[in-house]
Amino acid sequence: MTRAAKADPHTDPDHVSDHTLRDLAGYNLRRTSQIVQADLAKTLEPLGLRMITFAALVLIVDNAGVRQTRLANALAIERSNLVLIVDDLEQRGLIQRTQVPTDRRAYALVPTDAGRDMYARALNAVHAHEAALLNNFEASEIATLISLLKRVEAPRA
Amino acid sequence: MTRAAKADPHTDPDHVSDHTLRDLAGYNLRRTSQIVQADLAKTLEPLGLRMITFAALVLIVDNAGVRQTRLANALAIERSNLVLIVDDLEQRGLIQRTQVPTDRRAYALVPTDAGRDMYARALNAVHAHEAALLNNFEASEIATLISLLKRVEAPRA
DNA sequence: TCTAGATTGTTATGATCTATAACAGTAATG
DNA sequence: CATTACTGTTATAGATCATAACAATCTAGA
Repeated sequence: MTRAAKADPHTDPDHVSDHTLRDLAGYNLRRTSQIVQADLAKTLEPLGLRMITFAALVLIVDNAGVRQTRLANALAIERSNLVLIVDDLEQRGLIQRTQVPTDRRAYALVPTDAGRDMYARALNAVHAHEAALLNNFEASEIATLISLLKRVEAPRA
Repeated sequence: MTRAAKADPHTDPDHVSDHTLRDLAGYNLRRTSQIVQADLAKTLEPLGLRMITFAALVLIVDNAGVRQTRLANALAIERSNLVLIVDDLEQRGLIQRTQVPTDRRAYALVPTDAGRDMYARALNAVHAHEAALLNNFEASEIATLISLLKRVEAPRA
């Protein structure tokens, strides 16, 4: 960095003002989400998990026997895109596709012991990540943030 | 819909519990952001604008003469990816690439009258969209949400 | 029961988005 | 003046996502 950045935006002629965008909830949501997702991806990378793969594993452990279509709905992704995610989890021995006696089309997804182990480790890593990310937040503020986010999403659920 | 959805998740054997994920700020951020962005895209589509193109136009109108590198930084995207966005805005007559007398490498991006017009229309549409999206929120709650989002993002700025 | 329609998982595919590397032209620095 | 850095650009590859189509299977109505 050869050219020093000026500290005060009011005296810096090169400063780009984005107040119009920053007054929009949608823009702040986008920017904040991008940063947090990128950060979270780095947290899960050492475990060999992507964000969506982690989420799928969590739901399979918490809902042993769930089918792929319902899992895709819960994750808000397309069935077709879930296939490779489940393939990945299965090939790594974290879950199994087991047959459903009453419906030969469907698979019941169940975690293996290794899957439950990975679940615990990944969740610890993510919790630690969130604690670091939100270290200047009160617990009540985090609760407020999550609550507000859910309320934005809720009417469309 | 041939199979009726049960109302109470506690009595619905097919319900997928996602409470573990829903306790994570990052997951709620991701889900909420996805929904809002998709919705916002629909709002801007009739104007022929994508979310990122809209954001670029706003910054160019609010910062007439800004250069592409600074604009890319402000938008948190790569310079190379901004090129096509600026191309699009220019080809539609909303902005102009004008020469910078003191630096023949750089372009100063300035809005045209049509660009300022589009800015006003698009901003109205987005404001209306946000009002509808957040119609069950108090103004103070929206302010709180935006403030919390900025604070999550801030330490990394 | 039989048949038409719906559902499940899957594959293939195209659109979009993003990051990276490399380049020519130009500016800044010592 | 020579080296280094910066600007906009192009090309490219990876990731993400939605859509369409398919075979196998189930469901529901005649």
